[in-house]
Amino acid sequence: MKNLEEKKTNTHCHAHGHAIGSQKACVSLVPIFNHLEAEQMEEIMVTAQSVSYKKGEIIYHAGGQSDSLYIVNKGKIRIYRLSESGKEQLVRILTPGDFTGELALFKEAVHESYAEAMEETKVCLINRSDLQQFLMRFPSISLKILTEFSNRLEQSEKQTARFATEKVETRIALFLAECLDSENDAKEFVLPMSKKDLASYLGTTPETISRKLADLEDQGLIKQKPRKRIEILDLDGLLFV
Amino acid sequence: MKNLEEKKTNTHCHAHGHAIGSQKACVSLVPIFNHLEAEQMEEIMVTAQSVSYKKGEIIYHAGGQSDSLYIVNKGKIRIYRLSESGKEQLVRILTPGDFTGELALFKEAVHESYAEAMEETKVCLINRSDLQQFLMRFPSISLKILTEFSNRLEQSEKQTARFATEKVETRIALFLAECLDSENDAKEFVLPMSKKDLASYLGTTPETISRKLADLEDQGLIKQKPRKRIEILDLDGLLFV
DNA sequence: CGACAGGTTGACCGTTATCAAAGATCGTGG
DNA sequence: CCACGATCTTTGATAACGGTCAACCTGTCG
Repeated sequence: MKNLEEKKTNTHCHAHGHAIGSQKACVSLVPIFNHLEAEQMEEIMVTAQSVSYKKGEIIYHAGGQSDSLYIVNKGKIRIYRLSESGKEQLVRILTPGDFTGELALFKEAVHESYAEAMEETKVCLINRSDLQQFLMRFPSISLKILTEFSNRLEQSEKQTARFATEKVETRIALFLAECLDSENDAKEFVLPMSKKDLASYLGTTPETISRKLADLEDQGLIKQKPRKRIEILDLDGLLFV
Repeated sequence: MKNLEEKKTNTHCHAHGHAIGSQKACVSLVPIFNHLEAEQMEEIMVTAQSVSYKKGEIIYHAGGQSDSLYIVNKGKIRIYRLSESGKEQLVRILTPGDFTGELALFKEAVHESYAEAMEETKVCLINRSDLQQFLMRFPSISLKILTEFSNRLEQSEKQTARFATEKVETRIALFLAECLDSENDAKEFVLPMSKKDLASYLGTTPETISRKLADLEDQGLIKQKPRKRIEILDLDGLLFV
C-alpha cells in the first residue's frame, strides 16, 4: 500500500487523486504548522500526500476507516452527519487552511460524519502514525491543535446550547449577526451557503428559513438582496428577537 | 481564608477551599496523567492545588477569568451555559476523574460556562502556565488530552445533530439507550440526574420529560421505578421511536 | 432556451412549550 | 427520627411554533 517515491523535493502522492504541485504551499498555510522551523516543515511535507476531488465527490464517509488528517488546500468541503433517524445535518464547511479527520485520529478508527467536496478541491493528507510521531517530537503542534480543538468544542457547545434553548427565529438572527462579525464593520455580507444548507445547519427546513427571513425583513431588521446578499439594518433589534 | 499546610509530600492548598489529604490520590486517578512515571507524577502534584466546595457553590462562572485546569477528585459538578436569551442548558455533569476548565486554557481567558458543585466536592487545580510547561515536556499528556477533547467534540457534535434533526421523544429514547450502554448487560439503571436537569440537558421542559416517559411506559418500552430507576423493556422498540 | 435545483408561499396539523395547580420526594433542623 | 418546607414531578388545558405537503416561481448553467 505504500507508494514511496523519492525525489529531491520529496513529493509522493497516491489514493484516487492526482499529484499536485508544491506541498509547501499546502502545509505552510495551515495555522497548526506555520510556526515551525523550515527544517521541521520540510520533514512534515515529506510525509504528506496530496489529493484532489471533483465537485460532489465524497472524501470520507461515516463508518469508513479513518487514519489521516485532511488539510484543505483549495476548494470547499461540506461536513455533515446523518442522525439516528437518517436526517442530515450540516456540521460545518471547510475552506482552505481548515482541517478535518482529526477526531478519528485520536479516537476511534471510523468516521462519524461525511465529507463532500463542494467544488474542485485539493487536500493534503497526513497519516495517523506520522502525525502522532510529529506530535511527540514537536509538542508545540499539539498545543496548536489543542487550541483549534478548544475553539471547535466551544463553538459546538455553544451551538448545542442554542438548539436547546432558542427558537428557530432566534437561531437565524444569531447566525446572521455572526456572519456580520466576520466582515469588517460592513453592514452587508453574502450568506456563506445556500438557504437549503443553512436550514440543515440550523436544524430547520428551507421553508422556515424562507419565512423567517421574510419576517425579519418585514420587521425592518434586515434586507435581502440578490445573490445571497443580506444587509443588516438593525443589529440590536436582531439580537433581541 | 488561606489554609496552607506544608507536608513532606509537598502539598499546598489555598483559594476559598480547605486543605485536603494526599494529592497523589487526586492526580493519579485521572486518565490524563496516570500513564506517567512516578517521578513525573510527583512533579505535577507539587504544582497542583486542592480546593473543596460545598453544595451549591459556584466553582467558576461565565465571564470569569480562567487560568486553571480543574480535576474532580470527589463529588459532582454541574456544567451549564446560559444562552443568549438567558435560558440555562445543562452541558454535562462531572464525576471524579473528569476535568474541566481546559477550554479556557488554550483559548480565551474567560469561561463561557458555569460550574457548580452539586454536593460536597473536591477538585485539584493546575494553573495554565504550569500545565503548558508539562505539555511541552511530556508530550504524551497532550495526546491524552487530545483524545479526551476528541471524545468531547464527537459527543458534542452528535448531540448538536440530534437537536437539529430529532424530536424530543427520540432524543429521550436515545438518551435512555445510552444510559443502558454504560451499564453492563443489565436492563435497568438509575437516571444520572433529576428529570429537571434531564430536561435542561435535552433541550426540553420537565413537563415534557414527564409526559414522554409516561408515553414510553404506556407503549411498553420502559418501566419507571422508584428512586429514578428505569428498566428498559424493549431496547429495539426504543430505538425505533 | 430549457431543465432542474433551489427558493417561495399557502394551508394544515402535529409536537411541544406554557401556565396552573396538585402531588411526591428529599434534605434539613429541631 | 420525624416533620416541615422547598424543590421536583405530574397532570390537564391551551396555544404557539414550526414541520409537512403541494404548488408555483426563479435563477443558474449546460
